[in-house]
Amino acid sequence: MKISQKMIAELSGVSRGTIDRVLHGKPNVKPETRQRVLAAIEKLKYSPNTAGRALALSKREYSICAVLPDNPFFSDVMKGIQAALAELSDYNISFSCIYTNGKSNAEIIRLISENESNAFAVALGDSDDIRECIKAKTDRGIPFVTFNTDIKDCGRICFVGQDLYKSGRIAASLMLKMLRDDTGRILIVSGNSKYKAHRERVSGFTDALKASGRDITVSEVVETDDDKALTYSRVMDALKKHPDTDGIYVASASAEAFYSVLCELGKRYRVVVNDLLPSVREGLMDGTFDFSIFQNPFEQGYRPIKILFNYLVNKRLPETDIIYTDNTVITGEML
Amino acid sequence: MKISQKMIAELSGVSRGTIDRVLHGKPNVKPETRQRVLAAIEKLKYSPNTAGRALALSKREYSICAVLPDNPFFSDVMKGIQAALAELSDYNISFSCIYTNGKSNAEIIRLISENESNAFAVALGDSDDIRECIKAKTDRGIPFVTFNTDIKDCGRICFVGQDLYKSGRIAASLMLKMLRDDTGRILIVSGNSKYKAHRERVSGFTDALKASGRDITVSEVVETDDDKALTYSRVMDALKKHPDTDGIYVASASAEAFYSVLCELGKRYRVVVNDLLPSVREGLMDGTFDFSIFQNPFEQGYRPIKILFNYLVNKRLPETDIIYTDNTVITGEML
DNA sequence: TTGAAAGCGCTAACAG
DNA sequence: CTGTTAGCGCTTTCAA
Repeated sequence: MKISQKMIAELSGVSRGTIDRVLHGKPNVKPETRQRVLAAIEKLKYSPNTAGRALALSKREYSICAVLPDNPFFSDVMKGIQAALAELSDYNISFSCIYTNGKSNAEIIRLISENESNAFAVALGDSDDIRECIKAKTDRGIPFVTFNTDIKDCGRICFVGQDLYKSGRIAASLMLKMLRDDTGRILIVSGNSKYKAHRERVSGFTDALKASGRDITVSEVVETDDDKALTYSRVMDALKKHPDTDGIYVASASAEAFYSVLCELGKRYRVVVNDLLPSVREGLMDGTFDFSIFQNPFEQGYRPIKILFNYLVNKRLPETDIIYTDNTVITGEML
Repeated sequence: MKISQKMIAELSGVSRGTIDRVLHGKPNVKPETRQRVLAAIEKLKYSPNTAGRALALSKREYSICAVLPDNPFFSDVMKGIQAALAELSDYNISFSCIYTNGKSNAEIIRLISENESNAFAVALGDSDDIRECIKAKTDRGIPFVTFNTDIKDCGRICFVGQDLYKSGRIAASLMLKMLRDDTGRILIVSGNSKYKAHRERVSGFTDALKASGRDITVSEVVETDDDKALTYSRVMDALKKHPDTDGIYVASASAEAFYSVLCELGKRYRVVVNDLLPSVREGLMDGTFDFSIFQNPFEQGYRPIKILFNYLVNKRLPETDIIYTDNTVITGEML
C-alpha cells in the first residue's frame, strides 16, 4: 500500500496541512511537531505521489527560455528539448527560444536581458560580456544551465555536454586500432584552435597517441575555421604536402566540407570524424569515413530542461554540476 | 492554456461524464452527441492530463511478472525494470519475479501458469512447451512481452532485444577496419550453434566478411557451450592449430573464460566481443579486447515494463512488434 | 442515454 | 503555530 500524506498525518496526530509544511520546509511549525512528523515520514517510508503534486501545481506558471543556434546539429538538440517539455505537459510551462544565428553578442545579451523567463538553458561561447549578462540573472536567483559549451563563473547550476578531451582520446584509440603497423602519419583537421572545444579534442587525441608509445605522429593540424572553401583548399594542400598520410582525424564539425574533398580525391584514408550530420552519415555508409564519435545532441536538449524543471518545481540541484553526455562510436554498419 | 475535459464539455454542451465515455469508447452515448464531442476535441486539440488520470486510476490494481535468469547480465536488465517501475510509482502496480536458474521448463511452466499477474515480461528459450504455456495466457487476453530472446507464435504483443544478425555485421565491420592488409584469418568463438542467437551473430559476421570482397576468411568456428573448461581447451587447441590467426570474434557470452585464455597466451590478436561483464571491461581496458558490442540490458528491462503498462492502462500497443535495442560499440578508452 | 458528484494525493488560502 | 477546505483533471458510481 502506497503511503500518503494523510497516513502520516494520522500517525503523527496532526493535520495534512502541517505535513505539507514539514515536507517543504515551510515556516510556522513547532520544532517538536516537526520532529514528530519527520519521524512518521521516516517510519512509513513516505514518498510523494507525483501525480497528486503535478495536479495541485498545475495552475502555477513557469517559463523556460532556450538560447541556441539554429542549424542541423541543434535541431536534434531541439528535439530533446521538445521531448522534455512534452513529458512535462501536465505543468503549465511556457517555452521561448532565442536563436543566435547571425546575431552579435550585444544583441543576444539584449534579448536575454529582456526575456522574463524563470529559467534559461543556453549554448553560447564563453566570453566576458555574456558571462556578465548571465551573472546579472543568476544573482537574482534565476537558474541557468549551459549546454554543449560551458561558461565559467557565471553562476550556472550545471553544464550538460560532451567530454571533449575524452572524445579526442577515443578518436585516437580508434585510429590506433586501425593502424596495424607500428608506424603511421596522421593529419588533424580542426576548426579553429582559438576555440577551447577544438583544442580539447585535439589535445585528447594527441595525448592518447603519445601514450600508445608507437611511432604514430601528427604531421599537421589543419585549421579550417569551419568554412567550406577553406576546408577544401587547406585540406587539399595538406594532403599533397604529406603524401604519406595514413589517417585523418576531423576534430571540428566541418566534416561536411571535408567529405567532398575526400570524394574528389578518391584516395582512401583511415578517417575518424564527429557527429552525425547528413554527409557524415553518407560518408560512413559509403566507407569514406570509418568512425564517427557521436555526442548525443538529443540528450543535450533533454537534460537541461529536466534539470531546470527540477530546480524550479522541486528546488533540487543535479547531483553534479557537470553532466557529460555519452560519447558513442558509430560505424557505417550501424546506420 | 491547456485544454481540459471540462472545456470540451462546455463547448459541446454535455457533461464531463459523457466526455469520458467518448474518449474511452465506452457504450451508452448517442452517435450524434459522440460526433459533437469528437468535433470539440478536434477543434480544441485536447490532450489528456496524465497527472489527473494517474490520480483517478491510482486505486486500480495492476500486477506484472518478470521471468528471467538471475545472473550479472540480467541484473542490469533488472535495473531497467526497477527504473520503469519507479517511474510508474503513482500507479498501484505489484511486481513479481520468477528466476529461471536451475529450473526445468516444466517447473517454469508451472510457476508461470500459477502466477495470476495481469501481464508478463519473459526472457525464455523458444520451445514448444513454453510456447503453449504462454499461449494459454495470451489467449485469455493477458499481455506478454518477450525480451532478450524472442518466442514465435505465442501471442506476445512484442519483442524487445538485440538485432543479433546486425550485431554480427557490426563486429565484422570492426574487424575489417582493424585488418589493414587485404588478407586475414579469423577465429570465431561461439557458444553453441544449436542456439539461434549464436547462429545469427555468426552468420551476420560471416556474411559481412564475404560482402567485403577481401581475402579475409574464417578458419574455424569453435563451440564452447558457454562452459569455462571447454572454452579454455578448445580455444587453446584452435589457436595452436591456426597459428596464422589475426582476429577473433567471440559471438557468445563466454568472453569471461575466453579472457583468461588470452591472458595466459600473451599473444595479441584483434578481438571483438559482446556485452560488458566485468572481465570484458577488464579486457577492454588492458587492451586484450579491442571492441565490445553492447546490447543495452537496461533498455531490455525498461522497455517491456513500459509497454505492458501502456497496454494495461491505456490499451495501447507499441508501434512495432519488434523493438531492437541499440547496438553500441565500446572501446577501452570509453570506460 | 446522460448528468451530478465523490474522490484520488497534493498544495494553498484562509480561519482560528 | 495548526486545522480546515477548496480545487487541480480525471474516472467512476449512482441517479435520473
